[in-house]
Amino acid sequence: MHCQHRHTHERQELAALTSRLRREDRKITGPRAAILEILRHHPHPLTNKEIFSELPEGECDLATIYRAMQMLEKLGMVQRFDFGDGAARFELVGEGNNGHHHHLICTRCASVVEVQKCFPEEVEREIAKTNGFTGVTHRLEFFGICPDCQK
Amino acid sequence: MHCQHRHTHERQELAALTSRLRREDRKITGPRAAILEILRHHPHPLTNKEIFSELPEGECDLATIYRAMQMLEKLGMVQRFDFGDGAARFELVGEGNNGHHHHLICTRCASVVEVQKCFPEEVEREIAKTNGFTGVTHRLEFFGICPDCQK
DNA sequence: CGCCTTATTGCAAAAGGTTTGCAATAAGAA
DNA sequence: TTCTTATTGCAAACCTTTTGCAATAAGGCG
Repeated sequence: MHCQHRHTHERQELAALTSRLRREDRKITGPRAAILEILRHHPHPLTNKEIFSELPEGECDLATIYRAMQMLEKLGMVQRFDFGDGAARFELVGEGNNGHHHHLICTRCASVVEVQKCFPEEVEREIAKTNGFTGVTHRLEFFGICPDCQK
Repeated sequence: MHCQHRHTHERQELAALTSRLRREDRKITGPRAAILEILRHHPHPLTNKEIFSELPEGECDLATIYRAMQMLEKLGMVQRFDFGDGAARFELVGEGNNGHHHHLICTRCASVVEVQKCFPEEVEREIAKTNGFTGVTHRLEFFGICPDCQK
């Protein structure tokens, strides 16, 4: 059930996030709340450094962000992405969602579009079976030149 | 000892590689020949450090390998892969081949199987078109537990 | 064959991104 | 409020990769 105004909606989401932490016996600290706030307001995967620079001056140490993201990833609250530029990126994952999806990234300006298409399940199953692997997933990202950069 | 047939075959391949370098006005140096030898004998993507440790003691500096791989990649003689563990991997590419393919990697023991299946072209084209991107490619790797590690 | 030019190398330092040890701090429980 | 213990900040360490620079050696030319 969604509420009418945006503010309330956001509040609920943060509450949902913190309660999820509490459920896992994690403390709700200033830095963690601030990080979750940033993530909630950003629809795209963010690097730790990007999160850091969004944070108010001195709000939290970079190392703390690294530790927080590791924990959030372990709890499944955040999904890690790798755009191949050497920096991990993270996106908040809704509860009961595994966060699996892909992106289309501009190789000129680094803009990012979310992609809903996925690798065909039956082909993946076939690959797993052929090679005797179990628990097979994949990492998939698309790269190209965005409309703006074509001009 | 290897049979003569195979030996000849290997020699030819190395000659093909060096002639390709020569064609591009690159010098055939000791380190480069040694690196190509290593790559030729390894069917799987290797990290620079792995190449380095395959090399006879003092044969070549790590920095030289990094520079060589950059050059070989630019010439299209080598294909870069990213298994998400923070180290780039490289595989030799046959001439007239773009080297595009994927892998299935065991998350326990890191063993690697080459995968010939690829993301469906028409879906990729659709993704490109929908978002107005041009020159779209993808990076795709599969992860799971290999037969040995299931035991 | 030996010289010359210039690409290439080795070495050491630097540049990212990420992790970690440790003492100080602060959340949450009692 | 006090107590316990997870969490933080800070600085140092780690890893992969890049880079500056002087020394070296490939390949072209005479």
